[in-house]
Amino acid sequence: MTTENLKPTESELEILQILWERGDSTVRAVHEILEKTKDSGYTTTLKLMQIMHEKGLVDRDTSSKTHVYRALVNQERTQQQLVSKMIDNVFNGSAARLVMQALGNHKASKDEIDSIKKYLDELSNK
Amino acid sequence: MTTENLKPTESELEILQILWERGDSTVRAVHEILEKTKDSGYTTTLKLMQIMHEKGLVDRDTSSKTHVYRALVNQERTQQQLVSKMIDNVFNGSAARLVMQALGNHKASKDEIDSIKKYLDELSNK
DNA sequence: TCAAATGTACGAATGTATTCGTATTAACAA
DNA sequence: TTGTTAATACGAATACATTCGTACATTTGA
Repeated sequence: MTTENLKPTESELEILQILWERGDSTVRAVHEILEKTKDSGYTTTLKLMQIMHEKGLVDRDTSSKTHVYRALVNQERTQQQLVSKMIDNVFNGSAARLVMQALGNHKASKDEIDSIKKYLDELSNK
Repeated sequence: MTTENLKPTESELEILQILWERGDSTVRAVHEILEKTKDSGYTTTLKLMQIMHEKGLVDRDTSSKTHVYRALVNQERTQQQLVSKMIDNVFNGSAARLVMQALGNHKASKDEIDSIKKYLDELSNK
């Protein structure tokens, strides 16, 4: 059993996002990215990442003074969790409705739509 | 401008869900549904709905002793908001990725998949 | 070498969501 | 009429997330 009942908070998700994209990162590196869109201080980011460590969302290498953090939770699994929850919570269990809202709203590009169609065909042919 | 910047909390969403499905409802009615899946008390539900009223998420008819609540925020718009946020927050802005996660995960039925395809075709032909 | 810069640890303040207890009021039935 | 039941109002406790200040340790470069 992988210990992944852990629902990341909003802020934690932002940080995970960065770790997933960039790979293992220092607090400083994460903070510099967050700074672009938020205006909280460095120690706030630090504290958050420490809390994430306590919760088991991330691990860290403390062998040198400047610690290096890495995501312990899997991106896809976390996305699954959150999407599932939203389907139940917001769309009464209908994945199809969520999909249509997502597309109707967000103006997916033609390429995106094509790749979704391809994906759907694969789903059908099983 | 419709005053709808209001992000409902988790609990508030559960209640909105019920109001959207059932239509206007008393606290008692809402609570009896919530009880099936949660174990918080009646006054908790009451308080939540009062707060939602303060926030402008619901309106209520207080002409008789037992008040009747109705959702003030639009279901579709609220869904849009939440989906948009999730796309940005969790899927780095890619609606397509969310869609695939949603489908891969939730085992949509053949009918659902077909209706999604139809929807996509309409989107393409514009 | 040693002071400035950079890092971590951590307590504490603040904010917001959730929960419940209790007081009070209104409806209703015996 | 009157007491039991069902409702609202609301303060307050609790929980959790976010934020920051400050103390302390390590690194580094002049």
